[in-house]
Amino acid sequence: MLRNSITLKKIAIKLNVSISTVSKALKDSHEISADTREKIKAYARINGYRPNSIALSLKNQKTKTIGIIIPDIVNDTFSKVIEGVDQIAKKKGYNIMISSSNESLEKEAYNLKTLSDSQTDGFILSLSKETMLNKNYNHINYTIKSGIPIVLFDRVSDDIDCDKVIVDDVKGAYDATNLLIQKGKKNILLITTEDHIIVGKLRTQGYERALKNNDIKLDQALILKVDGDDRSEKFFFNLEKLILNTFKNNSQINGVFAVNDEYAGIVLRALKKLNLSIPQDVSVVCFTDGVISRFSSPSITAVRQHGIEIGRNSATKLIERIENDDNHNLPYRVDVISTIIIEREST
Amino acid sequence: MLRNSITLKKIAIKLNVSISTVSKALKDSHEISADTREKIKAYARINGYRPNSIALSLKNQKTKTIGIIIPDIVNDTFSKVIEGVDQIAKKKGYNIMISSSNESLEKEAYNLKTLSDSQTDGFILSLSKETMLNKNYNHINYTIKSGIPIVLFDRVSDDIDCDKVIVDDVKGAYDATNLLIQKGKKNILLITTEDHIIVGKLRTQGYERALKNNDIKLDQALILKVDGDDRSEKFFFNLEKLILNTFKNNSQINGVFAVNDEYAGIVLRALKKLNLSIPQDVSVVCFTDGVISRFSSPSITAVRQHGIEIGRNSATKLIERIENDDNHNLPYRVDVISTIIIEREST
DNA sequence: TCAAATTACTACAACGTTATAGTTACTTTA
DNA sequence: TAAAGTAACTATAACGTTGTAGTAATTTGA
Repeated sequence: MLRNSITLKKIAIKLNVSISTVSKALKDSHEISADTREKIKAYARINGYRPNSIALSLKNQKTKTIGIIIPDIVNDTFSKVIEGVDQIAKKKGYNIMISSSNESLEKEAYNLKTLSDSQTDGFILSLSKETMLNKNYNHINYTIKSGIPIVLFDRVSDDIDCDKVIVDDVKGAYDATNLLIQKGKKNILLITTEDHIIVGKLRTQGYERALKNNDIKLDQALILKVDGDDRSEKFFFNLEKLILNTFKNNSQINGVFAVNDEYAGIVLRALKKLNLSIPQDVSVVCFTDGVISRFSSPSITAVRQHGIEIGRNSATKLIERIENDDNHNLPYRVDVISTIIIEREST
Repeated sequence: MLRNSITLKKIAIKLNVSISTVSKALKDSHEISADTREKIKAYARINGYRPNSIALSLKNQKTKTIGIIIPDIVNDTFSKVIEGVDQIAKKKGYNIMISSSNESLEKEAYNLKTLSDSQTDGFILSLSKETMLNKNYNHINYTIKSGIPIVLFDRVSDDIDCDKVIVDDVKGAYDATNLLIQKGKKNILLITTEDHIIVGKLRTQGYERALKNNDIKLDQALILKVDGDDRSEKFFFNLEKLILNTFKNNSQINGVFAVNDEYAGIVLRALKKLNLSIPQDVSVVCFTDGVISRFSSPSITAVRQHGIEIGRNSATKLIERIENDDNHNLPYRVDVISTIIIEREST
């Protein structure tokens, strides 16, 4: 906070006019004579007057700030969403406040509460795993009901009535699986999370649907459901062993679809140990087009979610609702950001 | 903003007391009788009264908000710093505002200006490439002089007088290069950026120092200086070709030190094409312990910068200065966060 | 020539909060 | 029994802004 910042009052005293006069002059009001106007504007310019936005927020009951609450900050996909929100926010004169829920329901609710205390005009939020697991959406529904708009993205819920921006996980997974099948790989290993992680569940559905549409029998032995919450070194070490074993017991596998790029990275490691060549022996596709997909060897064909677009779309929607005076009459919209497959060396 | 939010005034009217009474009762002032106090507190509790933080900010001339301005949001290292800042900020009751400078001087200055308009009590900032290139720090020095504390991290400058949190890039690079030498790899290819990117320059110095200390002659042919600003697909494709060529012309190379994990990822790709095995034929080490280092095959030995610690340290320093009434008398401190080497399969 | 209109300002309230300075009414104290 | 003290409140100003309403002084019009 500028200690020696200049205010309307200080200008008024200095120039021997009233505060109102200064305020109006700076707004080019015709109520103020050209002479006075110029004098005031010149003084303000020279002294670097900038309106105090806290005072404006209090007066206007608008903070021009939007809050983002995400489960994890250190995450490529979420970072891209923030980037997208930042782009739109900047353009529309909004600032963004960030807070991480750390996949915890309690922290998510706490952040929502504290940031709601007149600090933000609205929220962009992706549900924490714990929130989804407990299906406890009271904090969110309460916030919406009290008049603060929320846009949910990616991890959403049908039990919350609000604007949403989602990725068509089923279709993305379907396309990815289908690509493998088109390349002649019909024995496809799926590496996914347990069902309580909704995106894992949906991507599994896409996989299953692709097999069905191509008359390929579903083989439960080729579906590895792992603990989606664990991202420790040990977990990935065990995952590698699990993959190795699966390949040993199912030598017919010639394709792998992983629901995220971390799992795909581990797959590559396992395949290397098995001396299987990619994509000749086994083709690999994954969801999430992040740095792992781009920089691994071979680079991995991936389903790109357009995180930046998700962020831009969410921000646009939110700001529209914030600035629409009777936003309660605006029907809630759900936008599906379509995915595309970025083909790389692994297929 | 809560439309129907409850204020002291509303409580006062409802309970037929003055606003002052309500304010004092909620603060457990002994000036208010136990009876009235309880009545007011009960009413406030039931109606979910929460003080309006904008009004408090205006009154106290403190926003309890810190601004983070970073060159790039979608970046593992910066994300970790944000995470660290978030941890400390939450603990001390601060919120964080985020803005990306996109490596642009103009945007950096703009963000600093708008967020300074009474929205933030202080800043945590890492210089954009353009800012460093132009050596234009007016916006930053101006902000500091006007009383808003700034903590610089990672990309800092001697021309700015403020608290700083840095990584010992020279030592990290020295250690990394030294590790290769200890493993018997004395012909080490360095992949670095041009000198105007300070961290690239410092890491190059560490490489050179390690060679010198081990009486290894510096071979300019083994130093690739690439355009650190370019991160396009095409650039990395060309980088791969450049690396391939360098290996063809310098068959003695048996170690590689890359100043970031992206370059290291490309190195792995090139080595694979050359049919060189890692770490037997060539060992690889890089700066930046991100997802690429962890998930590539083989996993890459990396210099970990402790981004979270950088964030925690910066936030602690900043908040200390914000809350210290005469922070001008506090001498500026520079903390060096030491790096460690995470050994993996590539060495 | 005097009411009406216009010009160029100022005063005030409000946004929500808190600290300081009153103001009652009642209770001590000498 | 009157001065002093205390308990339990209320009023006011201030943080920085803006919009509405008000007020002089001057100019216009018939």
